[in-house]
Amino acid sequence: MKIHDSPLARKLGAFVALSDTDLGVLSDLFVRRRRFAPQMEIVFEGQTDQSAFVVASGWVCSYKLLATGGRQIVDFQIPGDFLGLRSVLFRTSDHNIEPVTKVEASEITVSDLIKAFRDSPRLATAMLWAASRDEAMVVEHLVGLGRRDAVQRMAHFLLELYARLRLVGLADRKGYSCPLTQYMLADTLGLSAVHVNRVLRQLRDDGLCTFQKGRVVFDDYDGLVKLAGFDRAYLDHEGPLLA
Amino acid sequence: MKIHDSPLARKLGAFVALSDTDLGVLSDLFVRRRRFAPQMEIVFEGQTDQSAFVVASGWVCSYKLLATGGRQIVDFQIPGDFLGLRSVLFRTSDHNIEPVTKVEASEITVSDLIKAFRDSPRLATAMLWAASRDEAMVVEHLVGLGRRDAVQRMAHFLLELYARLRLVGLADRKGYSCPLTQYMLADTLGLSAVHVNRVLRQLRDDGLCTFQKGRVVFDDYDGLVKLAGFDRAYLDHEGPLLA
DNA sequence: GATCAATGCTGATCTGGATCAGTCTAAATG
DNA sequence: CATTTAGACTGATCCAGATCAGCATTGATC
Repeated sequence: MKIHDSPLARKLGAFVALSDTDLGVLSDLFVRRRRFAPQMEIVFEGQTDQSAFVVASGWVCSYKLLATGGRQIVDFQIPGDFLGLRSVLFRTSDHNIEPVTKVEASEITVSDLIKAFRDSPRLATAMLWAASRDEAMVVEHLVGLGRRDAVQRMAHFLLELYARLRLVGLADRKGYSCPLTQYMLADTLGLSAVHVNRVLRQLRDDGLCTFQKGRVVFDDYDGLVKLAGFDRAYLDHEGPLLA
Repeated sequence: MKIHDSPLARKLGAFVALSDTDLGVLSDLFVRRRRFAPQMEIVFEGQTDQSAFVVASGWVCSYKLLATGGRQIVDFQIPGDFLGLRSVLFRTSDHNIEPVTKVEASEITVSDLIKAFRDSPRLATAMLWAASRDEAMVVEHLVGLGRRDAVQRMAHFLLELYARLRLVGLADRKGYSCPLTQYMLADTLGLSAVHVNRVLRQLRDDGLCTFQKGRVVFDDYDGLVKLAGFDRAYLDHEGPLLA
């Protein structure tokens, strides 16, 4: 796959118009490709040559475990998203990262990243923008857990995923395919798996959206947006914000 | 107040041992001091000369409002914390920032900050560490909203505040003074104000912790830590991590 | 010093979502 | 091909926390 068609280039290109030079710098970033199987924990701790990754294909999730046995999924990473970038720059990351599906990811070293930032300011801008969007999504997630009911939470989550996937060309007009189980949705939305099932049925019965057999289809996109109180602005846009 | 005694210097010094030179660079950062009255929204939007602040005294909160009228407080900023740093570096910030009490804050321009990073790598490291801790706290907040019950949430929140305040010298062995109303606690913890009141009473009756008349006192610190499932590691430490 | 707005506090009632205890199906495994 | 196992799905019951409807106290404002 040419760099122009990579999920990361598509995503960054949506924020900032990138020249061939910028794309060249971007493509030089990727050292080597690695594969991860589902549930095979991606652990950075203790590694001396810590490095970050960009997801090329597959889905990843980051979560925290509680002493009481519960699990809270903080975020998912889809193609074009960075993996463990923060864990490298800083030393935090007491949270776990594990693949949801088979995952291919390109390794990036911090020094290469810094070099790329120097060589292509536009690339740097685009990446900061992307990071800022990720940040905003975590906050939005927090707001949902605190102040939205189960149905709104689910609706918002499915819409957000849609916007993200469309940005990297992994969704069509009608919807997208989604490898998440109802248990994962539960641990994401702070619900029980049982209730997730009921919420999905309700959305289906109300003719808003159908999530079955690994595929999410929007039956009434506008209705769903309204129900979720979804802010289209921060994810919906066509053409680069910075030309 | 000398820079050595400022909350920010105390906080950063807890992460990285700073020389007098580092502290000098730090003190040069502050352009001018500004005051904000409670509920007088601190808005950065539309300003051409956007700048960030460091809180010198007082408490600030950042929150999001929902279409349905609800409010979710994302985080509080206490002395030594950055204000609107992200809103300046990127252009996000659809969330609101407003003082809880009277606030004094020192202005910082982005260019000065970048200069300081160049002049003092140790300072840069300390600031990234601090930023990383803030990041971790938001994630911890998210986890709490998703997977902890009301009492654990409250206990965790009060303990986290304690650790933060102690770091900047605003808490003593027994507890700290806290200007937050029960309504604010409710909007932070995703609860109703009524339930916040009951949870506080329960903590008091159980001999764990007393929050009355603007003061939080720990009656059984270890018991509270255990109840909250509080991870002392990421906030509790004495002496710089990086000497 | 009367009034009013915030804030703390309380009992009674209601409900969204958890929990328990399953069934059903399809895909993986021996 | 029989048997696990993971995941989707369901009904019955329970409970944590919301909501409603107040009262009490304090401090600010006229």
